[in-house]
Amino acid sequence: MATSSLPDDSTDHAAQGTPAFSPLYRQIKGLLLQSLQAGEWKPGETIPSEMELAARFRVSQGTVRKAIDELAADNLLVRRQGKGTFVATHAEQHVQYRFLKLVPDSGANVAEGPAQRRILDCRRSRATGDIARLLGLRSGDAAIQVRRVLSFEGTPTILEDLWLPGTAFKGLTAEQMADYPGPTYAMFEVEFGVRMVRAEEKIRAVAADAQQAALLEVPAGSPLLSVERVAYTYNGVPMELRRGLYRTDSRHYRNELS
Amino acid sequence: MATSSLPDDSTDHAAQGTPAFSPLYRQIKGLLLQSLQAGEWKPGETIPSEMELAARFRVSQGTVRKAIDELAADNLLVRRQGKGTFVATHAEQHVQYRFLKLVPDSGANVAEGPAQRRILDCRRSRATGDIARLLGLRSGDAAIQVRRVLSFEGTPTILEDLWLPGTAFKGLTAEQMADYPGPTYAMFEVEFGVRMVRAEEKIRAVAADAQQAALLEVPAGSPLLSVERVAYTYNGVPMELRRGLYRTDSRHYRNELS
DNA sequence: CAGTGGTCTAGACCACACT
DNA sequence: GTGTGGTCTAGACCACTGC
Repeated sequence: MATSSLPDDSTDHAAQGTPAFSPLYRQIKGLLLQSLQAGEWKPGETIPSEMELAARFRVSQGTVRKAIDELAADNLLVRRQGKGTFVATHAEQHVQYRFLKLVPDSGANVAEGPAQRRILDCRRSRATGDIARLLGLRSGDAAIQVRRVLSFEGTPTILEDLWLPGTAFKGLTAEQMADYPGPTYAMFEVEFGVRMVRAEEKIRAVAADAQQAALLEVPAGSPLLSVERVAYTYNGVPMELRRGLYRTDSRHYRNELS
Repeated sequence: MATSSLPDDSTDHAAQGTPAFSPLYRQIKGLLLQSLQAGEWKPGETIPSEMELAARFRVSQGTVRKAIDELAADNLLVRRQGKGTFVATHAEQHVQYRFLKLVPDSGANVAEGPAQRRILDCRRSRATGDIARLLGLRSGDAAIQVRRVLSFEGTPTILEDLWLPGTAFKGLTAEQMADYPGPTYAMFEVEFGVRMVRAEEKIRAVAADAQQAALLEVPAGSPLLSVERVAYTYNGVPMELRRGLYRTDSRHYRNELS
């Protein structure tokens, strides 16, 4: 196949261009990525079978297989034997919150159950300084700002501020944020077609100021975990900035190293 | 090959036993794991070529390849095209500290440079309660306890306590801890043949007590990141417990989610 | 049963590193 | 050049799902 359906200028596929050499399966991966990005297959749906894709791209099944393997390793696709390959989604994934690493101290390594969300604020604003930079916007561009408190089992546990690019999330309301049954990122998929694929977090210990302390129902000055997250869609485009403060008196941030 | 060199009882390989069905390449992976564990190939050395291993196990190259792929994905092996496949090591890995996620706030996403180590204490002791449990020891078993401060660019940044099982680390001295040029985990490989393969961390925000504050040169009550780590060798055997307190005033714990 | 992903093989050829 | 890992192919067969 090489590129599109033009006749190859080289003897065959592989080593197709000038630059760093990209194996066939990576090119296929790129094409699949484009289709995902373009919404040809939506979160939760199946993509065509390996055979169909092999025929479409004029490569062997093994080559599309390797491309799909990488996309599955990146958590963009989910393979299910006998059923097909599915576009990953933040909904209906047996882990409630894929990006939330806060877990109860006791009990299994099991993730957190559903939280109660209390929206303190949800308004249009303008991105400035750091926020614009981290979201890949220009200073002054439209943004949406949300402040909320998440409670687990009745205990206010997370206070967080979200910033979203205004164009992609035009029309987001406090009601949507509060009432959607399921993870916020699932709502973003359904309502705005924005799928979060990857995120980076910077974690620090900070002391609660008076307002934060009140909202989280802890003494002022209490140590809190500060978690700053930038979440990205396809192609490394930043789509959300979150600054969270986590109570860690009966929960902890769990991380695996290897 | 199926199992050992006995004649197969089934028509061919695959579907070899009663239980959950383990594909051939996973059995090969298990055999490679055993060899690694037994020290047949030491950290930093190459393992035999894919062809040799294929011959040894009587399978095709593709099958050992898939086994090696998984071990490489687990960071137990490192493949280098044209050169061979190497046993991963904490030494001479271009990342100084593979398990330390603390990075400077400014500058690249680059990891931390070498730290100055100040050993405050290093003594034989006995594991009790939580420590015994987390290390897989019985209460009262021999253990080694170390307390140290790590400084970066002259700033004391990490105060940590280490507990090690006494049998595996018999003879560890404060001098070894202080003077080994390179990561502590590299020293463990060289001096004790213990290779850390995986770790789990529990992270919290805490307030510094008077002693901790003095050692880290911060005001008492300052928020610090508490990082409790259990590190494992092959086969999920716990080999180290670490309780660290990190200053995060000019550094942060960096994490990637996907 | 047919259709999907999963495993295994054998052989050809490519890219990289050393000598 | 030789040897290593890396890619690609084609075909056979296995395991799981659902009709």
